[in-house]
Amino acid sequence: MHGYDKHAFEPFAVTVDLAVLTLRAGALHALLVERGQEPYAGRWALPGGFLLPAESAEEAARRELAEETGLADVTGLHLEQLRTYSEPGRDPRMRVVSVAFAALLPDPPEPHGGGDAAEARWVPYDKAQGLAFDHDRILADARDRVGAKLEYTCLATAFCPAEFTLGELQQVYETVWGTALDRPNFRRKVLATPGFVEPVPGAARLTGGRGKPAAVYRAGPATTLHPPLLRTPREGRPA
Amino acid sequence: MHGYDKHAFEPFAVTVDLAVLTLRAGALHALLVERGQEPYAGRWALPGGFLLPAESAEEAARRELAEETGLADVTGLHLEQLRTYSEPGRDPRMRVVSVAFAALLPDPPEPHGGGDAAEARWVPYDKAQGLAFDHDRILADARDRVGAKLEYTCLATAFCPAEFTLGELQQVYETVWGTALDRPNFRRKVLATPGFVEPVPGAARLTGGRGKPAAVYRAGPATTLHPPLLRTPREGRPA
DNA sequence: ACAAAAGTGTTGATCGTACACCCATGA
DNA sequence: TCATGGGTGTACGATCAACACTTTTGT
Repeated sequence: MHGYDKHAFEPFAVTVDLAVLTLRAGALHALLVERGQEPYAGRWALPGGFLLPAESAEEAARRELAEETGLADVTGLHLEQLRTYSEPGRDPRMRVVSVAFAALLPDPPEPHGGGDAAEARWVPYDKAQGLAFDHDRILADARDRVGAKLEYTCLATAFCPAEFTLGELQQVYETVWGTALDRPNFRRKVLATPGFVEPVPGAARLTGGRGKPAAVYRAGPATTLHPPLLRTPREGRPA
Repeated sequence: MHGYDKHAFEPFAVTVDLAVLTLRAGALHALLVERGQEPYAGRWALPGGFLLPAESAEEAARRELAEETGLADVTGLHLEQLRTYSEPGRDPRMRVVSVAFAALLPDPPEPHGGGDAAEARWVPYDKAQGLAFDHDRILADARDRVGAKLEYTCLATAFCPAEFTLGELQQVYETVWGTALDRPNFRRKVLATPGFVEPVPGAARLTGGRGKPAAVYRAGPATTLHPPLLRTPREGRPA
């Protein structure tokens, strides 16, 4: 128990894996990289990499995120630790313990395939299967977690740009959950939650080319939703 | 990213830390061990230890749990991964990445201080402060997580023995949340959730020495609570 | 004028809370 | 028979889902 005999423990490699999620064209997408080396050469995988000696897993995740997306400033982005995957056989070559994160982006830039990755690309969530290692499972866990957290936290704004309309916010819910929501009721629930969104005075934006311009909102200071916005089994077309 | 140059990564020690929680005499308790070596010799800490070469973090956690509690069978106990703590300075001697778990026990046995720990003891949650390393924070995170999961999962039964009364189940909520609940309404909510609890036919038990014998229930197959059992700010004596 | 998208109003059903009340047991 | 804890009934208020309706823009 925390003894310090240098030989009492096995050295492990520690990595971070990132499930980078965003919404493009009304569908959930994940950022994938094509592996250049064995094992799994040519297969798609989640971006990630080794921890550097002086950084925490959170810092490593943010560094990798910046490298993979090419974003200059990733400080504001939502980064959430999912869980740690440590099964002995998860990497065929050596013992690797991986701390997995979910990252949520608005309005994604084209990834610039830098770093060691052969190529990086946004892939629709439904087509992101057959990934290397246990990344299928990590990605599924990320989606489950994000879907659940939409219910009782203000996480949805992390998928939106700094200023957004309530219609755009509703599309986040509809896309991630795959259900349709009633617009009047959604609006009331969101506005009834103090600190979820704040109006941007005087601003208005046309969303679909036609129709009444929508009021513009910013994310508010609240982090939790009371009462929660529950997923109801009302089937509907997913946006 | 997942390159295999053996020198491209820094070796880390990987440990598990356990926040073992239980209810004794109407109060939340945590299992703590007294450290025998530097650093933090003589201080109290969460039980834990290094991963063995061939086991996952979950397996290591269950092994440590069995060692510390002296329980013969820990297979049925609820073990939940909290998060991973990886800040570079969290251990003064070396780089240690620790996967933290919360474990929930019913009816705790006296710990038998085995293993490397000088002594192991159940400590009331409110008095468990000044722990070694960042264990104060891990323990607080464990309590927060458990309290939150009581709202929307069937986790409460993990604090109860195999057969329990609804009054005992209600005490779990009241103790962890520190609020009083309305008994008739609690009963209805629990019974209205399919699969939360199942009646044990014909069984009844006296709880307080006096009063009507209570019907006995078992944990059901359900894992999530729909609708959730929300914490209301109705102040009341904490059981 | 029409379509499309935002926003408001209203109503009936459901749910939750608070509380009164009855039941079974030990002292 | 009283205290104690288990269990049932009920009524009022809050909340929510559903849908009708108005407003503002582009074509």
